[in-house]
Amino acid sequence: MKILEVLRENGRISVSALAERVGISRANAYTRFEALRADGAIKRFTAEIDHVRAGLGITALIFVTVRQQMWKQFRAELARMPEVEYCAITTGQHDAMIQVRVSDVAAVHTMVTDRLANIPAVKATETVFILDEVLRRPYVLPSDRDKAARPARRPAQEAPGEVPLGKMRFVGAAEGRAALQRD
Amino acid sequence: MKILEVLRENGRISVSALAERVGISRANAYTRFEALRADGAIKRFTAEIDHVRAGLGITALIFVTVRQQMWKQFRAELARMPEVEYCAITTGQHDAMIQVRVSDVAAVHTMVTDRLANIPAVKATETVFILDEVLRRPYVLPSDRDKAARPARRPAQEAPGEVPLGKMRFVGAAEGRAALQRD
DNA sequence: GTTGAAATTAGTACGAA
DNA sequence: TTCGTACTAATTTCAAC
Repeated sequence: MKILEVLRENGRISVSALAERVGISRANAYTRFEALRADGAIKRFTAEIDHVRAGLGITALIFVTVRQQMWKQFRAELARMPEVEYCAITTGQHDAMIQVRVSDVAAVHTMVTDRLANIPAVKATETVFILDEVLRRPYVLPSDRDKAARPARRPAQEAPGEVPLGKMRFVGAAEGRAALQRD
Repeated sequence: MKILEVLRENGRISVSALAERVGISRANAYTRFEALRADGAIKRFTAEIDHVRAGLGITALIFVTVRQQMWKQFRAELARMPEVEYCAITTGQHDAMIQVRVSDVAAVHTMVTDRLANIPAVKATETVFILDEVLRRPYVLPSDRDKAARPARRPAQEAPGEVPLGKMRFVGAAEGRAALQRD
């Protein structure tokens, strides 16, 4: 876990330096490093790129409602859209959320109306723009929990343990969602 | 741009190998590599970790409505929550979306009811679970556009250029959103 | 922007604790 | 499993062009 912690912050660190930071021998570090890769615990190493500097200043989220039984086709079309950085199937009102990076607002419009709307699997979409990315951590690890600062409890009117439940809402899966799962 | 393309796929490649793949000399590759880092175009290198193998099998999205003028406080609290991997301010119905990785469903509940609900800045939340992460590309680049396969146009009933606009919906910013922006 | 050669560092193999 | 060491291969640095 310590190795993962170091590597997510500096993916280019040498194995020797890694060994030193984690407190194990060089040879051992090589063994474990290889084991983590072989295991799939580390999927790949990547460079984090500044989108704005790269010319893709606009980020949008598109929530998609997918027609049942057409999930496979939707997936295939997704693979053909290079501007999509992330796509997840979700519970709730919509079936999937996709995140796209493009150069301008017009490109979002084109993307949604020309590309997505032409996919029969897409029943409806809802688009929101990302105004600011407040936080992006490189892959959360279980060990982070221990480092958590205690929540700055502002003892509200509620008794300890009680919580203003009216504040929040959990959204369950819509009907027929099972059909959307990977075949 | 070619350098970025290589590095986002293999963040640990040696500069020599990078030079070869891009078709420039080593010394030149070193110069450009350094320039990209110094410029901030490359923000950092990181290891992509398999959350499930790391013991964080549950991913959820929490859409948060933030009380106006309390954005700064919300930010501060966010920094104290290690299970948050990503947070963005959005247009639309909600003000922010945060993505969390935890070990089980109960942890999501704890997170939302204990941690988030105790932040005065949080007016309301809406939680959805991620059932499957279909696609995660390491940082989209403008050059990807050129590699885009043409959309598999299924000539629907619409005339060319026309689109079933009823399918989609753009969601504008809620009032008072400007107040949420970074101070 | 390139090449080549020296200095440094990375990666491998293997025996011992 | 982990460590230490010796050995080989590769990378980085720095020079001149």
